[in-house]
Amino acid sequence: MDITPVDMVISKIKDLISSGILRPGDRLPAERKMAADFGCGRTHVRDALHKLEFYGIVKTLPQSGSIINGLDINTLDGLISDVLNLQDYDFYSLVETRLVLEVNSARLCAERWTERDMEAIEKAHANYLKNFKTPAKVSYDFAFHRTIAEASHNPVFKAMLLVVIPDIMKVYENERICANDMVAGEEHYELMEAIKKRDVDLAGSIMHQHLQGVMAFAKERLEQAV
Amino acid sequence: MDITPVDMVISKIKDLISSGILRPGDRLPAERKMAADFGCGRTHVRDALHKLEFYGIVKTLPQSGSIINGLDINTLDGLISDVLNLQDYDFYSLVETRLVLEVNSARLCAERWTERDMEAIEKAHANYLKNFKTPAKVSYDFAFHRTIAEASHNPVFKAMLLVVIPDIMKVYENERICANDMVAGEEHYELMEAIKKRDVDLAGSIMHQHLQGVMAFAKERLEQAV
DNA sequence: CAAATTAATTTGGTCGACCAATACATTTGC
DNA sequence: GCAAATGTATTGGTCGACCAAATTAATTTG
Repeated sequence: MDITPVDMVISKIKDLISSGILRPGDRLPAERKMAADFGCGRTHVRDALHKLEFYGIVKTLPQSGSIINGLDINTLDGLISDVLNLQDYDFYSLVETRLVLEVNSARLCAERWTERDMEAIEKAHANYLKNFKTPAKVSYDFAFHRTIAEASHNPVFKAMLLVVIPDIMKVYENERICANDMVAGEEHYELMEAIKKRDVDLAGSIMHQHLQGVMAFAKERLEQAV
Repeated sequence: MDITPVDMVISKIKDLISSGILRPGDRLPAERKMAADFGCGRTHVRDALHKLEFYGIVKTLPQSGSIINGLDINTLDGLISDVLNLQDYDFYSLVETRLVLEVNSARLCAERWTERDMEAIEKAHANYLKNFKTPAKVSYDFAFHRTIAEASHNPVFKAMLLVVIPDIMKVYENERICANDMVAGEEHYELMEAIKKRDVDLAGSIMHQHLQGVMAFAKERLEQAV
């Protein structure tokens, strides 16, 4: 177990809420006070508050303190637990999420792409073909998918994909997966054509098909792990 | 424009990468050096590194420096831009993403729920009914959805929903939306029943229907804004 | 007595100093 | 000549001190 000071602070704050000492809407104790109470420097308290603020759990007002957002207690409790355990994303869940995000990203892309987008997509595809024998192939594969996410014109989708994909790639690199790149190239091309024709459903289903390989691998890996 | 010191640092780091001075895989300059170069304290540099590390852009090794993850340059560039603009998620994109996440979350939930999950869902629903006249109704609505995400047994889905939903709720509270809570309660019940029957498609489509109100509101708001 | 003003205190924001662990250069022993 | 040991410099980790803004208390004033 490797509990960081920041998670320790978050955990203590969670306790304050769970035990009813603090209620949603309340102001947290001052940073200095918490640092003293929890036996650490203010830095760790501030880092913890930053993390909690990112997830919308608290809101820090300059010179005025941090207040707990007005969610109900159970929700807050669960939310904070999630923040604590954030690291342990299992690979299968990551891939499962990627599938959903990418399929919908492809559908939106087919619906919304502009000329500029299409140029970028074609360029990314050409780059992939040109480099699919080099060690950097994975990057170019990733870049192609990223271009599509970009053309979906939904920044939230894109951001989430960009959070998920690097984690997936890491596993790929560590375990030296060698996907059949020729097939991937073919599928990329078909996907691109479907998007170009603005065929929303087709684009979605090709993307779905395209990611079945990864899904299968993830499923297999999940069963082995147990 | 209200550029924070942290974003300034991230922007400078982005420049270092875009300009080719730093390449993926390289080590960043020491925190002290960057602080001096960028004309700020180490605190801001460290905060920036934390943010970049959270998104998997850099990896900080104790006493050894921060290295840039080995993605390709274009991807990195885009990623960092996203981190910078993370606030300006437009409401419509948030809702659009929520729809996709929730529909799939409901489907997975219908497939995977355990007895413990179902108890939690029923309890959350009862709580919602009991409080749907109180000011905290939105929280209980949120809590219900969160329970379903929990029961999807996909932590990534859940985490992403938890990032998106608070932002959406914020708009709701600011603009004092008063959804027709009776209808929402009805839909929650139907959704719950579909999940209980393990009817994956039905659960998904009810959730889809359930969120059409928010979608319509977001669309309307989008058109007004322009 | 109440409202407005001012002074004191508390707050988060920022910074540089100190610490221990690491990496590197030098020396030492064979 | 080479390898191991040692000492030095550099690194991120942690902390407490100082700053300005915001809040609160005290004071003044009509």
